[in-house]
Amino acid sequence: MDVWRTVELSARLRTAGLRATGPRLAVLDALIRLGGHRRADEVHSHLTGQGRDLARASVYNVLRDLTAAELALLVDVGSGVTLYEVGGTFHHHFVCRSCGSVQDIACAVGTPPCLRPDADAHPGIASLDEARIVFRGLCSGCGALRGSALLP
Amino acid sequence: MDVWRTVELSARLRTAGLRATGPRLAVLDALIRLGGHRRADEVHSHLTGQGRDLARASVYNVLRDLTAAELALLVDVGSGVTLYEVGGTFHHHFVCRSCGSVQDIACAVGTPPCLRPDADAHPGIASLDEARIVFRGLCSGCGALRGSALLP
DNA sequence: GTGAGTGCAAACGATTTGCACGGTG
DNA sequence: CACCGTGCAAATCGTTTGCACTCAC
Repeated sequence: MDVWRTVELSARLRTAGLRATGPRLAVLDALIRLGGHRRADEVHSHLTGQGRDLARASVYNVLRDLTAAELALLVDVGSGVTLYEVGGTFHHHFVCRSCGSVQDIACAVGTPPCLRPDADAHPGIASLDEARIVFRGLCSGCGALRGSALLP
Repeated sequence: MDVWRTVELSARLRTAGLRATGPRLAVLDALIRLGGHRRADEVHSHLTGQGRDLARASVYNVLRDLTAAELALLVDVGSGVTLYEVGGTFHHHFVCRSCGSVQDIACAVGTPPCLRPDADAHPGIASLDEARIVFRGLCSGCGALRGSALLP
């Protein structure tokens, strides 16, 4: 990894209150390089594939720490696996019913008024700070296949 | 279980295209009686607690079948466990950040226009048929505790 | 009677944890 | 140099699967 990149990523880690260690730099770098939504072991095999030798458990632990420090974002679309992405702007997700691929969906900041539950109707809720939305449907790739009768 | 209830639940199963077997009746009955959002092993221990002796694997299989037949609804709020509830009206969910409890949130049918992603902005999406929303915040119980400084 | 459903145990994959060591601040 | 973070392996947890048997239809 580039020296300047190391410096920059180290700074990011320290700013977030985390020590800049080898595995953390490696995982953060991998997350950024890979882009999109990645599983823990995807990150792990990417790194081992690069010659970097680190324990799978460390990848899990590092990802947990990065998430807690808000340097990474945890994405759970209900597929049974936890995905991670580099923390950036807040957005929602689209999951293809057919192939399971995940796409980001831009969204307005905050919870749209038309969505915010009526407080009076839900006395069981004291405060509400987030709405995660997962859309489901067909991605363009699978839609095309289905259209051409290659899929049921 | 009441004879009439057995008859009624059996009918529900057959209407959905499923054979009315003992385990299926038991699980469906338990789901209805327990109410709310339940984990597979919660259903299992409820039944074994009642003297009903069935395999844990069967509960999982039955729940999968009930879900496929739309007699039950699968709820995944990103906690790592899969919850089930008796299928009724479509709704969203609220998860307490503190205690993890889940509440139903009534919602308008379909995807509100303010939420529907702009097709032009997302060429990767062919079609979209569902939006699952998970709200996060504090439930009234935990909110009260926090207010009284019993929690950080 | 026939095939769908079940029970059981064992496999499974993702994730976490305990403990001794090594590196960072 | 004190402690946080790591590596390793093993444990854990929820869930699925293979196979023989049984029961609903």
